Amino acid sequence: MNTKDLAYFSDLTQTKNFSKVAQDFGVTQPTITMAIKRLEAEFQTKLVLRDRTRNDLVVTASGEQLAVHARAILAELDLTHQEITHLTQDQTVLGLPPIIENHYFPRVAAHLQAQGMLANLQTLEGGSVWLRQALRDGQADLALLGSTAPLSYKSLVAEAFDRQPFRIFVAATHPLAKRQRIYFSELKHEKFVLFNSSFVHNSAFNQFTRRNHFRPEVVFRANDTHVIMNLVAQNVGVTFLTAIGAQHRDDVVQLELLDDAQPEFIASIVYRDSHVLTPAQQQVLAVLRTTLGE
Amino acid sequence: MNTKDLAYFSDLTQTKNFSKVAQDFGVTQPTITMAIKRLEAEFQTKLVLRDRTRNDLVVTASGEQLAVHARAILAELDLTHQEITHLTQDQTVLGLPPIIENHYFPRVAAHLQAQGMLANLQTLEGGSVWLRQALRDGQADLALLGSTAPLSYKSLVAEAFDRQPFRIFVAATHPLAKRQRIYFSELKHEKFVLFNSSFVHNSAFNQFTRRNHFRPEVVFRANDTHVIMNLVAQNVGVTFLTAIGAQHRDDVVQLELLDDAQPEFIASIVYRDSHVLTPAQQQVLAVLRTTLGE
DNA sequence: GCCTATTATAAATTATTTTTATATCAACTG
DNA sequence: CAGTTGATATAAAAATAATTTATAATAGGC
Repeated sequence: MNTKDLAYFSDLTQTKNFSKVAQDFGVTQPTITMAIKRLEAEFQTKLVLRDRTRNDLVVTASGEQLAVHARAILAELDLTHQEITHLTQDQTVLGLPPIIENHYFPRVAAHLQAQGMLANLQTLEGGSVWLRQALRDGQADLALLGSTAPLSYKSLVAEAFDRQPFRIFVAATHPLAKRQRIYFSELKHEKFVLFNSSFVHNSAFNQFTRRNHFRPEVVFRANDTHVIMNLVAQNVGVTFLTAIGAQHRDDVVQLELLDDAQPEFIASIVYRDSHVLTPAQQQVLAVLRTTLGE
Repeated sequence: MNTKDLAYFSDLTQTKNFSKVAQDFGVTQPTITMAIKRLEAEFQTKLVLRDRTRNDLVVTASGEQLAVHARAILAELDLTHQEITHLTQDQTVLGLPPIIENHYFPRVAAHLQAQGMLANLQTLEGGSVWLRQALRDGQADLALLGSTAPLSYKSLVAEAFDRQPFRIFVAATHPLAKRQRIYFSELKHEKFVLFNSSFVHNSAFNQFTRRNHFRPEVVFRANDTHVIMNLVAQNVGVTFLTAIGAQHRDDVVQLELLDDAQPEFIASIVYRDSHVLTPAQQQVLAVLRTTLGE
């Protein structure tokens, strides 16, 4: 069976239009007709019904089933291409969320450079949630990810190497700045400046708000710690970060949270379980483990 | 890309012999040569090295990587075929471990019959561990499985519907028969008759033995409760089952376990997450839920 | 009733895969 | 060391399969 047919079919279930699919793939319309016929013969079932009355195309139950698997197969093929490309180029793509990149990566980079392995390393930046997907679909080979619960994902292997508590940061001029420790509930009427939602900070933050039964006012979301800290310094709002996420600055004060059973920021090394790591990638992994492992 | 090539290649990585692969698929040898060439062109890499010196074939790193994905893709295709066949025949295959079949299934069957849905139901028997795999690779559509921890499997969805404590069963003539409750540690010197290892009872039993630091003497393993109970009645050994797993008989006595934090037998309805259930299968699922749900 | 949008069909063309026949290559054999 | 053997490669021919071209069919809209 040709995977092209699966691609045609997958597209068809979405566009519901043979001619459109043909256009999408740069082939003529009968090609699609034939492809669907081949699949219907292969699986001995009708996949789509042409409802000419309402000018609509209905995907049968079998069709839906095939579409689910067709997409899985095409994704797997894509992943295979990406992985083999990295393999042959001996390139390792390491996914790094900015906080981890700032705090943990310098140490790792020093070791890698000492072993002359930094040249074949490419970094890919993004929030932990986004990187998890990038790892799944082959854009990255390894990643250092943050999470609030020990990671255990379908098709990914995770090794936790550090845990950090979350903290509150307020401007030095803020009324709470004199306090060293507070309860999250005391922040009910504060304005917040936060990371955008592809960061794990969000899920931890949401756990706090859910437990304390209030909807905080979020005045701004950013992708960058510096931006956030500048806004905090200017009293635009307070923020919620790990201790390691923030540089030391005079105009911002760090407060410990006193709540029970707080979510923690767990840092893990993550990679796909189906991925055969190259010697170079294994070396990078070994450096990550020894450098971060303690 | 043709999936046939992936099948040829997957076989080649195992047999490491082009001619043998050709034989396996009933084609001529150059067909395999060409197929591998096509894949090497598609992925722009060498997949195998012909080491003529030691008359051996070496699979490259890229080749290993491709093999992993090739097998995943072929398995997915197989699954697709099986699922669509069940779909079109409106057949539902329900996996049932014997204990669950005896205890919970009669109730379910009555309801299904009342709705005229028993005819399209086929059952597949086996231990929970084996059935889990059968469910994954499409031999079954739904299953009622036993487990000792709430089920959460890659690619499967599980809904727990009952919990049962494990019990010890001894012959009425056994010295412990007068007791109603015992600690597992008191069984240190007993002989055991148990289910074979594809049943969850084993993992629960192992938890007990690990916690109590002794290796029990297992004198016999069987697949059938009746066989086990007959042996227990004749004092060949004692056994470890759920209360629901055993019929009432005069010659065997049930003992409660007093240990803290015991593993429980958790019964769950399980199905694949990628599986689009047919109306008939959804009906079966609905009956399972309502019948077992309380 | 004619026009339009959409899918189907059939024959011709093109592309791809497989076979047939033969070559190459290295190890083994007497 | 020539000849044999087991394994894979190559090239041309044959067989299959996919795609295009051209056209038909169908149903709804105007």
